[in-house]
Amino acid sequence: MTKNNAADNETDALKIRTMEELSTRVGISRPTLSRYFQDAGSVRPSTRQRIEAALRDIDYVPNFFATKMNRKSTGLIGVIVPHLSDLFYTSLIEAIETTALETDHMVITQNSLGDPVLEARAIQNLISMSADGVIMAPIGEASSLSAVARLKEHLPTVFVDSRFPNEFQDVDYVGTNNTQSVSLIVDYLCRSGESPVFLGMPRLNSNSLERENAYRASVTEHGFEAQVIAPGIAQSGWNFEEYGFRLMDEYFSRGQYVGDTILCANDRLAIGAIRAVHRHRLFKPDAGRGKTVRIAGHDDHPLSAYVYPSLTTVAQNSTAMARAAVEQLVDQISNGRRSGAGVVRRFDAELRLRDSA
Amino acid sequence: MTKNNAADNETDALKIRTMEELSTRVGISRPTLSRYFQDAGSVRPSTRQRIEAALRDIDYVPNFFATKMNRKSTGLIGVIVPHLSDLFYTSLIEAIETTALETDHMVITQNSLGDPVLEARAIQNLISMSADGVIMAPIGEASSLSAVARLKEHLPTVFVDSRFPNEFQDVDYVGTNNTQSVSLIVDYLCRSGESPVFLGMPRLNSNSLERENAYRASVTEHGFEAQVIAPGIAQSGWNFEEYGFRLMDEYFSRGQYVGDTILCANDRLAIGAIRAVHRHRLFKPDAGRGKTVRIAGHDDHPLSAYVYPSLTTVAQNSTAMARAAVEQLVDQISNGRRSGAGVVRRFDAELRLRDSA
DNA sequence: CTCCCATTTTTACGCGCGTAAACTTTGCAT
DNA sequence: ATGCAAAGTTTACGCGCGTAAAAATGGGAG
Repeated sequence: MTKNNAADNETDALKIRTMEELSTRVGISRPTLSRYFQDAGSVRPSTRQRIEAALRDIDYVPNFFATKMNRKSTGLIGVIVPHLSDLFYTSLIEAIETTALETDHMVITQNSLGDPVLEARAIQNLISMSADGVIMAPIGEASSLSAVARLKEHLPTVFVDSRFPNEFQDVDYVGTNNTQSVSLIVDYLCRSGESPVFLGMPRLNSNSLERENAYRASVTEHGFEAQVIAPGIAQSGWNFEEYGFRLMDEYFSRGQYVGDTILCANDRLAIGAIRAVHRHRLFKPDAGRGKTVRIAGHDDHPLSAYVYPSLTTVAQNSTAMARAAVEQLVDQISNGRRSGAGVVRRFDAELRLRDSA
Repeated sequence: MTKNNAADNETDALKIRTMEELSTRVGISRPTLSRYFQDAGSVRPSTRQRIEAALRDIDYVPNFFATKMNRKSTGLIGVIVPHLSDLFYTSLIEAIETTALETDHMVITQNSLGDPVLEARAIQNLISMSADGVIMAPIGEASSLSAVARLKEHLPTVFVDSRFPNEFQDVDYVGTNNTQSVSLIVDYLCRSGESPVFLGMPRLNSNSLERENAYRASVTEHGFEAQVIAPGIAQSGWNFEEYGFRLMDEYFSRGQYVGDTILCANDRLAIGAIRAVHRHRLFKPDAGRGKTVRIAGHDDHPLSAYVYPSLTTVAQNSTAMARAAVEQLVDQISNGRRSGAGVVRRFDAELRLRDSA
């Protein structure tokens, strides 16, 4: 097709485009071929060998659309994330893909780019593809409500990482146990030094408020006063590093805060905060307790171990979350939609003690 | 469908599932509806209004598979990447998605997870979907050859970021001008201090050797001797940070190298190398020329500006590369496949001077 | 009001394969 | 050999929509 077509013809003597052609070519009826392509083990071993022998020099693939057309299950799992340029989401996606591989599903990833309009379009696409189910990390804006409502009417849906605070309580949710994860790190910080100040993330999703509240509760329980820097500013975008740097730069400009401990709502904020720490020369690696600023994060971002100082944080179990999300989907698919409250599965985080606190 | 179905029925009086049903419901023939959904501007304004008015409370979406079935163009662009947990690839994907949005294409992203078997499956999927074209960042292993050969026989293909060194010279390629980018940073490093030692990346793709060769040529041209640490070890996986840390940790253990300059083949290696620098306490922020280790990278990874010290590097123009890749695809689609050598478009990189060198 | 062109409607077929039903062949135990 | 269940073949229909062709309708220019 590209160069001389004489060379091409030596192997693929005749171009097989449809299963019908394959049928006459191999000498096996189309229904049998159909069964073979859906489950190679469902045909007799001898005929399977005949088919596979022929397939070795035929170059035929069943048409994707035609195979999904007249079928109850498409074997497709949709995944919607707000961004790809965040290693937490990509970790989640890869874990979902790995899980889906085992259950023989294909995953269709849709990136909403933080835009509710594109999120709605992504939902539209997945509905029109009759996906078996959708795992969605919602942006969390109010303008998404109607689109998400349509989604859950049409397809089995599971929220992951984040959910809507008041709506869709009937939709399954898989996420981190923020109460546990935050109190875990607050406990550690309180015991090992000053009680932490909290750098909140923008109010982009449910984690923002949940973690902030968890901080308040935990630090109060330890007998300290909650102190929150930038309580979830609304419009701030997804550039967390820049956001964390900017706010902490201002913060440090207002005083010395030499012995402060800062707990960041996520690692990307912490990475930005660390940059501010260095700019104000507040990190003293060899100083004792109370002599250097301490930073802690949340999530265990893949690069947290490589920043300087390496980031003390709590690790979200994204593999378990991905697996659970797929499980909930499979459960909805096989057992049908339940009515009433959705299943909520929250996973505990683990402490990752490193050098920053 | 979830709760009481009395509430559901008030808006969607009758569930419209097919265009046929929509047709009788709205009172407009199916062929006209078909034209509307393919191009809303192709019907008379008055009928368009009638359709859209009806659509406001109907909740109908044309079936994805049926619409792609009997059509010359599917409007699908496939993207295959070796990994999602690398912000360079995700930047590229998001740029491609943004570009595709303008040309009204939908992008199907396939992650090969660094596995040639999965890469072959991804190719299979895209062929079976009759994608209009495929943008592929190949893993680069020999076992991929036959699958890629099939791909380029079936669909317009463009390699991006990396290509095969000896095969598929007839396939379009969009990448960074490694000769320019590397000599740019080598020039700077030579002029501002010691000539750089080179930390090569594993031989996972064509960039590995290209950048190493570019380093050798450039540093020799400056009258220095090329010195390469770990010349592209073959089997090493994609965990570049760990790889960079491990090798530089060993390297620094063998001596002091106080005034050394290390140029890393990419930023992720550099981030690992910086960790090794800190472990050996070789970074002295206030030391003068020749008194502290200097590190430089390549790519301008999104986090390069946030590590400490912030990473001096050269920025790949991933936006331009994404746009060019789509352009080449569109060109192949509309003008047909050309024979002979593929179009090669390489983009220059820009220096990003920061604190690490 | 008439004529004409642009839209729309009717009618019909096809895309490639899933799948059901009835029949025929195969393989293996008795 | 005989019998029977498993597997394969024939036949036929349907999925939801693209699309072509011919006929019917509409609206604006004259």
